[in-house]
Amino acid sequence: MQSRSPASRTGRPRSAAADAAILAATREALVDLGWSKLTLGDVATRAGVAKTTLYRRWAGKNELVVDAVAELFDELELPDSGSLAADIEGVVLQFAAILARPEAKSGLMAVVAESTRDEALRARIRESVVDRQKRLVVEGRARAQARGELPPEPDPSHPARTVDLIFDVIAGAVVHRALVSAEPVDTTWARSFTALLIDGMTAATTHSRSGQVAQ
Amino acid sequence: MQSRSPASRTGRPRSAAADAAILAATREALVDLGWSKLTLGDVATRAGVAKTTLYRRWAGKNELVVDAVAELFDELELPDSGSLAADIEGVVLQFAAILARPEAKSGLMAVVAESTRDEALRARIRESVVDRQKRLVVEGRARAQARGELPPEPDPSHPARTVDLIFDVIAGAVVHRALVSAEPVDTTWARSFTALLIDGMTAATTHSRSGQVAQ
DNA sequence: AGCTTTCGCTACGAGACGTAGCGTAATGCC
DNA sequence: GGCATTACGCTACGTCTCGTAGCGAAAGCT
Repeated sequence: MQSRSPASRTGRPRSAAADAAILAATREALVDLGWSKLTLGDVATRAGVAKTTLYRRWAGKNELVVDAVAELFDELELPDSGSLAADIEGVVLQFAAILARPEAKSGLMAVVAESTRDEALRARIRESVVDRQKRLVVEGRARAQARGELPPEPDPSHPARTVDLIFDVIAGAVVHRALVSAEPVDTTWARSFTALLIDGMTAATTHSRSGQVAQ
Repeated sequence: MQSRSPASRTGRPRSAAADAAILAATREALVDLGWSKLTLGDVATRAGVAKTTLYRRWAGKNELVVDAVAELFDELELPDSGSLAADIEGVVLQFAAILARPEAKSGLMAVVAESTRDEALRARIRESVVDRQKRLVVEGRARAQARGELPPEPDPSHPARTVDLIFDVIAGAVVHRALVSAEPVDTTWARSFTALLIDGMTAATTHSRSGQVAQ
């Protein structure tokens, strides 16, 4: 949502139902029309609100779709399956399942593309999509460390570095496989990828290989 | 380019200079305006051709931008640096350098987004961008195998599986780091990522076929 | 020459954009 | 209850881009 003025205590309040209807209509339109052919007028009609109402709440198509898509990724959960491998595999498959939905893939990449020229939009994406899901990496990592599957803290000076790296690798690989290569992210692929990732994480921290292994 | 009718041997030939001018103008417009505000009329003006000429050669904005962006990625080369780690690191940095250019990041993600609803467009992207660069993985892998850094053939039944996996991981991670996380792909990051990837590749192949690491 | 295809130019209807203006509806405050 | 304030629905508008059609001229081939 946009910054609802906090001092706004008087006057008619904004309809929360309208917000939900608009976001749902946006996702519906993404399925039917895709990003490029999606028009705000059409979304307004689907939601049963006036076009002007839409413009009063969102600055434009970009912001609207970010909010509509962001809700999809809140479904993600870290399944406590007892092992790091199973945890990662589970998240990868969940993530892929969301990306398989047309409203997600059609909208997400488009706003990411737009965000390359719009700093505010990119911040919005990071806040409402990316950083929210980074918790999965942090939590899965903590669990693995508690189980002894990963060493406690490989680099105390930059604890966030490793998390960011892992996140970019997981999210990047799944997105690339699903949307660019356009091949299925099935159990077979998820297992291969998970094996690769875990071996990379453990080996890099256990045995000191050729020279300095950056972390 | 589009399918130039092969039986077209008579009549005035198409100007090759116009093709180059149009593609250059497209990249220029991507820098100045970005994907969403780029119009074909503007590109035509910049290229010094009529708008109708543009429509005679490309079906629309999507196809035009794919061709304009594809040329950028042909610069990629595999630096024979003597070690697998250095090879990967070099390619990652080259790839990141291209992605840092506004005409690349603004255009590439947009056409990928569009390709989620356009099968023909996705095929075009794969042909002219993705699959062309997959050679880097194949070649780097062969070199590493010749050096003994990687075992000969981990999975003879599906030789392309591993290459595809590696490619998705590399390309996906770099793109995600550069465009979504929007943090620099510098030497530090490239080195961390390379270490993670190599350890994952070597370990994954060793304990699947009980050989020892060539080290 | 004659034939064929491309090119530049102009013009056009269609559709989406984003905004303005108006009257009405829903709340909080006195 | 009445009043101020804000949100809402609706209509209408100028502006822009789209993609195409039609024309005459240019540039190649045989």
